[in-house]
Amino acid sequence: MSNSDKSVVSRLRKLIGEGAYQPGERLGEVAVSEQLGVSRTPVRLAFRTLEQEGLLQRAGKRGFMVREFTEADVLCAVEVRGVLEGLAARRLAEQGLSPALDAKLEVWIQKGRELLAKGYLEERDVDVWSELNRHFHETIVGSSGSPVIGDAIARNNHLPFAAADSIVIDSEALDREYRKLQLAQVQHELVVQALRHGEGARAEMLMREHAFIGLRYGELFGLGG
Amino acid sequence: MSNSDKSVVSRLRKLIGEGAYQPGERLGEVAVSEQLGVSRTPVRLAFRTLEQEGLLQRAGKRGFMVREFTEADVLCAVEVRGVLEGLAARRLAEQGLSPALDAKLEVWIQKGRELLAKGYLEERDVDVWSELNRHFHETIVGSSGSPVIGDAIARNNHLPFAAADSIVIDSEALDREYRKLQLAQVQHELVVQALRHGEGARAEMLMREHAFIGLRYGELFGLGG
DNA sequence: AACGTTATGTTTGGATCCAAAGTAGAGCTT
DNA sequence: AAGCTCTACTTTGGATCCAAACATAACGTT
Repeated sequence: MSNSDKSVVSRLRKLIGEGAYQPGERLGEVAVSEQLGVSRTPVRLAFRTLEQEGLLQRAGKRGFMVREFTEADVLCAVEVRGVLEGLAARRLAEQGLSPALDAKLEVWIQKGRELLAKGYLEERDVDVWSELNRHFHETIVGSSGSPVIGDAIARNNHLPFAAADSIVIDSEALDREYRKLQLAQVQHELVVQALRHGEGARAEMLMREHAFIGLRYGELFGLGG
Repeated sequence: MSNSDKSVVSRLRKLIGEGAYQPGERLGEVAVSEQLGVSRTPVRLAFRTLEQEGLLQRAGKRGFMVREFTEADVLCAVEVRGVLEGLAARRLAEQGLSPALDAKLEVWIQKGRELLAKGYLEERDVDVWSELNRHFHETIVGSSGSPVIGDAIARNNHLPFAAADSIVIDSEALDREYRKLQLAQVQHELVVQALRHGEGARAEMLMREHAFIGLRYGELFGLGG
């Protein structure tokens, strides 16, 4: 995939994620190509990719439309990530944690501890957490013995609200986010503990529950969602 | 997607599934287009779709190659389908089975009973089972309240060995397959039973186990795999 | 006046052309 | 002889052209 081609896909992905197009809106190839300043060809290619990612949908026989997502879809996507990451964790626990992998996980656990040690959250900490969180999840998923689980998760994560690093949204209320991250850190540590003891079922369930943190834990701290 | 476009994707999917190309083999756009008797354009479009489906992989900076799957990948893909269908079943049990849905499931259960009632399997029964099995699974997955789970399963099923209807392979040994389908039928009935009683965890685990039937149950009947 | 048919315009799909990037091979230099 | 460089060829990506399908609107007929 050339630079431009990739950039058309990701630019469109970004535009859709930002809500630049109305859900259900039909996307014409010419309109989009003019908007992005390229010819129809890369747009046609991008549409096929985005269709597979689930962001676009066939609009009858005539082109594509922006897919709309309901509340239920969001919940489902998070649950899907939960069960898939849970599966990865269980397999990892069952096959046993190699010393190298153990050390690798410990790194991200340790970074999390350090980040939260000072007792509060700064603006720039958000990115640091997002990064270490991504690494933690990728390490577990990537070590499950086959790329198949990771691929399934990656495809699910194309739904913008489903990805694991969409936890922190509200950088205005850093004190509430701090408590959320504290809980996430505990969950990370418990997962590693379970993995070390070969507790497959426990690792799976912890990982599943962990998926909900970006979704329902707000209620715990007096938030809306 | 036009007829030809769709047909290029599915024709390629079929060719790859049949092993017409070696795993790891690079696919040139011109070579494939000549082989299929179309121009490069539909092939380029199809490659993007097949890449997202996981059948093709980027080969460095130069085009695509046929993805190769290991034993572990096959196992993983089956497990992925298991946890996803398990998730769908659990959600269904938790939200309660509507009378209409109950009746719909009963239809496929009944058809399964009828098929197996005569005590043995004929050649043509295989397709009948495949059909009712597909309907049964689709009904459960499609009723989980959001298309997200179904999409994830559909994407996973693009790996030819992962789909639920790849159960019956050996139409030479119909007596052994009969016993397998008998077991599958029991599992279907147990799933419906659990759904009716709102037993989410049980429905989930039954569905998960059911996924393995095409994979590991052969050993029970003195087969290889 | 309503329905059906036709004609025009819009949009997508397929083919081809051109440019750019990459690879391999040959020739030259050290 | 080995390594580097330059060149020629292969292959992909982007743009454009043409045809086919679909939708819409207008016109004619009943």
